[in-house]
Amino acid sequence: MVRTPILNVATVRRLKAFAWATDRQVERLLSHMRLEYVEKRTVLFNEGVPSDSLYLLVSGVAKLSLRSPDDERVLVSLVAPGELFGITSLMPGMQRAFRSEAFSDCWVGAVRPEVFVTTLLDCPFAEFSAMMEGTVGRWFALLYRYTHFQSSSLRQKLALALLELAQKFGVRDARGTLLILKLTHEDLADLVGASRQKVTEHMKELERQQVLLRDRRRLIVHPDRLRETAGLPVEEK
Amino acid sequence: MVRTPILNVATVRRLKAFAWATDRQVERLLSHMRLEYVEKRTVLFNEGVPSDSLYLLVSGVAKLSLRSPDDERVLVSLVAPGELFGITSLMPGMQRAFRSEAFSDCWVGAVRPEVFVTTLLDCPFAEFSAMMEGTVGRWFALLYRYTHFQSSSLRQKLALALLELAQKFGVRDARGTLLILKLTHEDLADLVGASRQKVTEHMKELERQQVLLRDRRRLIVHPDRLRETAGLPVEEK
DNA sequence: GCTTTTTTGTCACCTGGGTGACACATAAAG
DNA sequence: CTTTATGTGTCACCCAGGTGACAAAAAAGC
Repeated sequence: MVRTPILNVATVRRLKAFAWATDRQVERLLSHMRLEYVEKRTVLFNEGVPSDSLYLLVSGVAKLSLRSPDDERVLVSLVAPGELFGITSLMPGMQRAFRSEAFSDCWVGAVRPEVFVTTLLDCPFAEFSAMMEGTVGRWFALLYRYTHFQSSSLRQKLALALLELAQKFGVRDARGTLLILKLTHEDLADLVGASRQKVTEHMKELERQQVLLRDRRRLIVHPDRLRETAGLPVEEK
Repeated sequence: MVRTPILNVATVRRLKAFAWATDRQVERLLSHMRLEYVEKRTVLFNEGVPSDSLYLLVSGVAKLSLRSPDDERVLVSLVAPGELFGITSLMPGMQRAFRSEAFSDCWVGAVRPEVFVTTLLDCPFAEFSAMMEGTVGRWFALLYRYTHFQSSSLRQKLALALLELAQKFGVRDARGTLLILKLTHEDLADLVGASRQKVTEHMKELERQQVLLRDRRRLIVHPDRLRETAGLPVEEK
């Protein structure tokens, strides 16, 4: 009883994601869209694979999830009909951040991101996607951290937060990566949503384990070891 | 000893956010940028105010934070020199999601988002921003939920998650907002990062408090009461 | 309808991390 | 070089929420 759904211009224009587009644009977009029926529980894409398609959920419910260090699944979001997903494909050279699978039987439309952008915005994809990276890339990085926080212990959250700080504020140093910031334990506590006291305890412990060291009030971290204590696959993202 | 920093084309082009832009574009952008010196601890903008400027952090460190229900500050992110922030201004009619303040003394450049987009991408701002909303708007919504999770009790997280679901999957009903989804307590648990058992307990409790009710396996929620138990200011976003 | 599987409801028990309190160290300010 | 303020280190104690276990209730299969 599986029939191809009627996906015409009028239908698509009703979706708020496309309300502002012209009929011509929508028409062109549809002609480049590959419709696919996805049965419940089927995985559409996995974390880590190259992100080269943008998806439109036509009907059904899709699910975005994430595997945590201790191998539990974090349900990041449920996708409603009419929504676009697989958005990392709009940024250059990205990998999928989440696994996407059908939460119920779904009809899904796939387009190449270049087609999507050039059709709806007529500006070069490379420029658009560089712009996305420079602007909403921050949101994505935050989302990455927060979704990974979800199932982590305080120690892991700290490691994750310090890693992010190292990427932003770190400079190479003989002893590791030096953070050019004066951060108090209270700042760190606010960042990971913990109490100052526990942060102090864990920071001491991390020092003892040589994951980081302090030179007066400056932190010097060892990214690889941080990555390890955060429970991330070594050398990714 | 506060001097206007030299902000020339060559400098800006070194920032990765603009590496791909042409000299002409950068030049034009700079001519529309308002430079401002912001002293440590000064608030640049607050949550809830209209989002009408895009900022470039020229030097120093800025801080994005959030006030939680129980009036604690969640430190969402630290902004490094060269980064753009205040990105909600790229989506139509948005309010600021976070408070931004100077973590150290800063030089900040402000541009109108329309100028930013039309200079770097030459496509109409309205279309660009509608597109952002339809694509990365999802990321933003997720970020909103996760940042608010940070300092919430399980009960509040549940309320927040159910609110989001109501917005996506809800249809008005005589008794409230009906979620057109069959969700198990386990799904909810994965969504808020809790154990199934505790979710069961809290859901029962929420039923008792008339915040929601169940019709077989369908949920009917009362958004206003959810908002209240989530600790959100009633009627916002 | 009856059987099997999946959810729900509720225990008793354990633990990571919050809280308050206070001494000590370090930095700013005078 | 003092004084004052701001961070750090470490307690003892408490609580929200995790875990395992199991019975009752709903759904799904047949």
